[in-house]
This record gives sequence, C-alpha cells and structure tokens, in this order.
Amino acid sequence: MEMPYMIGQKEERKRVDQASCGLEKMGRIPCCEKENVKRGQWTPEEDNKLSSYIAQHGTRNWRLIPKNAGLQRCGKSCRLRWTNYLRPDLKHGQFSDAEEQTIVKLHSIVGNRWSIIAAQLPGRTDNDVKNHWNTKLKKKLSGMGIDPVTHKPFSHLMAEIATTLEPPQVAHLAEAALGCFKDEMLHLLTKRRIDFQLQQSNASIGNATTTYMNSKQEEHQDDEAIEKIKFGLSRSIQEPDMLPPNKLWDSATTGPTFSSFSGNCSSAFPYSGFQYEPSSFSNERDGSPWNQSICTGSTCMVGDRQSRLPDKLEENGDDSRTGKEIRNDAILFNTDSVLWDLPSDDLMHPIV
DNA sequence: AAGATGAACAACCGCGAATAG
DNA sequence: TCTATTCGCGGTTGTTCATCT
Repeated sequence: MEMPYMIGQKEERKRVDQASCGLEKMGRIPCCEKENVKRGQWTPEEDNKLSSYIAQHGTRNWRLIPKNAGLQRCGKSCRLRWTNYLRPDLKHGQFSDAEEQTIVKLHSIVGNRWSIIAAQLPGRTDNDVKNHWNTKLKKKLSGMGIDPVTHKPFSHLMAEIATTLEPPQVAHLAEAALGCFKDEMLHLLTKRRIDFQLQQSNASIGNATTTYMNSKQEEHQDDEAIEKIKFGLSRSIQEPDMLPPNKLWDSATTGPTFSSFSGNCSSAFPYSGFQYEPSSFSNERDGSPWNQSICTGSTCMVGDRQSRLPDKLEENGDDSRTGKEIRNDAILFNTDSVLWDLPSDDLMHPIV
C-alpha cells in the first residue's frame, strides 16, 4: 500500500534529522535505495515471496534478500517483517498472565532491554514485548500507583524527593502532586479500570494500606475512596510538620495518606499468584529507608536515553546496550537493588 | 449515524555494535 | 589497525479497528 503523503512527511523529517546531526556531511550510506523501494503494509504476496525465499536460502544477507526474492523492499524492512511476523516459531495470540509477569519482573531488572526480555518469552519478539508494555503493562502499573520506570510506588518517589526539600516546598510538592494525579485517579476509579479498597477498620491508624481489588464495587465506594484520597493529600499539604522526617506521608498520620494509597501492593497486581514486593523498594537495614536516591532502582534513566542495569552488572563487563556480555545471572537476580526474587531457573534462556 | 478518541499493532528510523576485508 | 558494511536494538510514528460521545 503506497502512502505518498506519509513518505513526504518522513522524507522531510529525515532531511531535518540528517541536517541536525550532520549525517549528510558525514556521508552516511543509506541502508538501501530509497527510490524503487516500497514501504508500508506488507501484502500476502510479498510475505509469500519472502517466506519461501528464506525457507530455501536462509537469512544470510538481508541486503541481498529483497533483490533475490524479487521484492521491492529494503533489506531492513524484510528483516523486520521476518523477525516480527513471518518467523514460523512466533506466537501471535494474547499475552498470558505468566508472560506478563515475566515481562514486568524482567523490566524491573533490565529496563527497556526488550530483546533480553523477549529472549525469555518463546515465540515473542522484542517488538511484541515493547508494544505490549507500552500499551498495557505500563498503564496497569501506573494504575496501581507504581512508577513503570523505576518500579517503585509513586508515593515512595515523592517521599524521596521530599526528603531533599524544606517543609514549605514539601507542601507545594504535595499540592502539585494532587493536581497532577487527581484527574487520573478520578478517571481510573470512575472507569472501574482499577478499584481501590481502603482497608476498612484498621486503615485509620497504624496500618493504613490500600489494596488493589479486582472485584466490582458500588459507585458510592468509588466516591468514598476518592474522598479519602483527597483527604489524605489535603492533610499532607496542610500539616507538613506532622510528617516524620524520614517517612513523609507515612501511615502514622490519621486517615489514608499518599503512601497508603499505594503503599501495599502485595495483593495489588491483577494477575493471579503475582506479588509486587513493596518491601524491596526500601533499604530498611540502615534505618533510613527513604535516603536512597531515586536512581538507585534497577531501572533508572541515565541522561536522555537508556535505562541501565544495576551497577554490579555494569561492573561485570556488561555491554550496557546489548547485554551480550552479561555472564552471571546469579548476580543479576540476587543484587540488593533488584526488586524481584526471580530464580534463574525460571528463565527460558540464561541471559548471555 | 457520525465524528472523536483510544488501544493495539505494524512498520520505519537512526544509531551503535559487530563483522568482514 | 582501520574502514566499510551489515545487523540488531530501542524509540517513535502511522494505520486500523473498536469504543465512546
């Protein structure tokens, strides 16, 4: 399917991109002739040509494959079509609960290293995993109050930030947080995508925790939950001095606080048999659970580009981009900064 | 019924790593 | 060791279909 309008846009963007990064000057060689190359959706005829050619000759030289197979496609495009769609060993159905769990677990460890994650899921490609993460899993975690980048509860991140601020700034932060998250909370709750049930009798003192519920609730319960969340946030705003120095928004304050909103996720993830381990989020051995920097999580953004492996891994000769030099999966799954106890036996393939 | 919006998936792009010569 | 080429990865965009208003 030719899409001339799209090609026009892309060419323009490419021209701008190249100009901005000096590629024209450097004389970067295009991966294929742009003219006479078809783009967009593949037709069944093209799929057949490519599949039968690869069945006979294998995937030795992607640049030659389109020529030899009689396709007006870029070699790169052929490779992508083959690896993401035509390969006979691919699964095309929905992701199972177990697969989703594996993705979340591994993402908490290796970040956006989709190829590493996909390698543990037979029949799934990195593109599949990436799309599934971006369209579903990220939202699920966010809906649970968990930051999909660091895999920490939003409340913990806020508390960590707050430790660096003076009380008046903390109040402003809480106010901003209320403004930022209010609409999303209301949306999620009223849409019944997630239901939050505040722990009833003992929620007010001591053990204020919020439990993720799959069960349906009455409309007025949603409203009540929203009101409680608002109440807790308001208290945090109005009484920042009441908050203990190292445990901002802790359950010590009466009523549900921001941390109680998402603090206990062990029964929170909507997959059977799956437990998110909030206790791992804090390093409580030194008595100052909130002192670690935001970036001590196993997946944090470095610069503007990649999430990274735990330091121990990188020290271990890891190629931070491909992960091909990772040798010791015991380190990978036992480091303190890892959120999950994922035995290496669980892995389909050792991460190498 | 029609337009708007969102979700899911497919495909493209540039970049850096790996490899060949 | 250096250079050119190829490959694979992750980010991003585009398309299609479903649902909502």
